[in-house]
Amino acid sequence: MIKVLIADDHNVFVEGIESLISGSADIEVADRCYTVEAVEARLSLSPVDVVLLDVSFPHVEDGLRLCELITQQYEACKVVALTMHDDASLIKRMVKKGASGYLLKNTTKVELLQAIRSVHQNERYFNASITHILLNESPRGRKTATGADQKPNLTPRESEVLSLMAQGLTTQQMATRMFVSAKAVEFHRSSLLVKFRVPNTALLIKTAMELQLID
Amino acid sequence: MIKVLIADDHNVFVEGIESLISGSADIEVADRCYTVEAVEARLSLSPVDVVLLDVSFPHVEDGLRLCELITQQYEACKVVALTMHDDASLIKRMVKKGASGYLLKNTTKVELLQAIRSVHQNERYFNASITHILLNESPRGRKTATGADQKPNLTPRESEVLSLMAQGLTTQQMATRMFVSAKAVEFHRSSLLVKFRVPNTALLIKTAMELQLID
DNA sequence: TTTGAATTTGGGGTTTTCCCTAGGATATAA
DNA sequence: TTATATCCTAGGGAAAACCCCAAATTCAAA
Repeated sequence: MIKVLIADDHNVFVEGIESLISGSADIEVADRCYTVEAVEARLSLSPVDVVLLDVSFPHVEDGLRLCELITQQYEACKVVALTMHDDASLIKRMVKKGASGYLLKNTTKVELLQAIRSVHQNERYFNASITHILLNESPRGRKTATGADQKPNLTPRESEVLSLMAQGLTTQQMATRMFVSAKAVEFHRSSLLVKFRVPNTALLIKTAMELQLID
Repeated sequence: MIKVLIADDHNVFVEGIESLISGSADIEVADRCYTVEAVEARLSLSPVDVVLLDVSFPHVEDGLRLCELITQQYEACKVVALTMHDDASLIKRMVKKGASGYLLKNTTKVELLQAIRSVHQNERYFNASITHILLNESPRGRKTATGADQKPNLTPRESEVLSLMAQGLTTQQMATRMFVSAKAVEFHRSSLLVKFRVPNTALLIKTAMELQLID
């Protein structure tokens, strides 16, 4: 019997998933959790095989953090991300955080059960539409809607500046933290703009996020 | 017996709603429709009392149009909007289009049934969190791990500026495209910084992307 | 050794961003 | 009508970002 934990703060969803699973002979709903804290508490009590995790739990960042926590602390426990968002970068981020499967919430019963069984056997599962989304964005050389290119090779300093920029620091603040002059920082940011082929900070941050270079 | 039509393109939701309703003695699910066309076809056959309408069907504009169509052509048929979005302006737009009730998808069974019964009796129904939103009060002022806050309600101009910023346009370029002065554009960007509680463009873009407000 | 990439610092300039203030339009409520 | 609020529109000024230039240092590779 595959024990499944449903982690979703949307009651209707929890009911729906439970309904879809209820007919199955080899899968059972071990528990339902409506908060991140509840999930952590539940997992510390006894193991489950698969967690069906809503990415927005309640916010995207929470879902990502929880996914990372589960896959790191409970290796045997697989995570299937379940969400409304068909955003390619979000899917990639979830997978990066350890999710074994990713389903949209308009998934079918067959697909849901198949996904649970697959990840339980250490396989990965993405439904057709997800695959389509990933294929539409990632092929080599192909341009996305915003023209996001391949990841440029960044120097250590450039990565550092990019990371600090993503935290909202100004040039002066970065210079102080890095123990260099503001001019040095400016040079690195300028290099980033060139390497990413963007005209300003706004597009730099957006592009870097799409390329998973910023969390 | 109150006949309910579920209009949602997300299978899990439909299942969940049906499951929540199934225990009720005075409410039954007359049909489920996964597309706008299916809803129109179904309503033209025989009347239902209440339509549980997902606003994103599949897009917000579709939901709004369908809501207007239903309430105009089938006066006896009430519409309860059901959505993930707790966006105040969206709620107002739905109500303007004739929706009698508005529920978030994290609603409870009790609330869902109560909403159906209320609108069937020509009353309106909004749950507590919706009321809070309409009163412009933040229902919960908590912060996520990354400090990402709730989606602020943006004015049309603010949304426009945010979108153009995400495309890498400068203030001057935005001003030209929007037929206003650069100073007007600057004000809207400034408003965005305040609403998102960020100090500069870099964090604004990052936060907006995390909140799925930028593609 | 030479070459090259990365890092650092500086000067000087333009453009953009950001913060303050405030008038005018519009819609709703008292 | 008079408030009251929200949005849009700007101006001035200060700060930051952005772009050109040039030059010294380090460190690894050719």
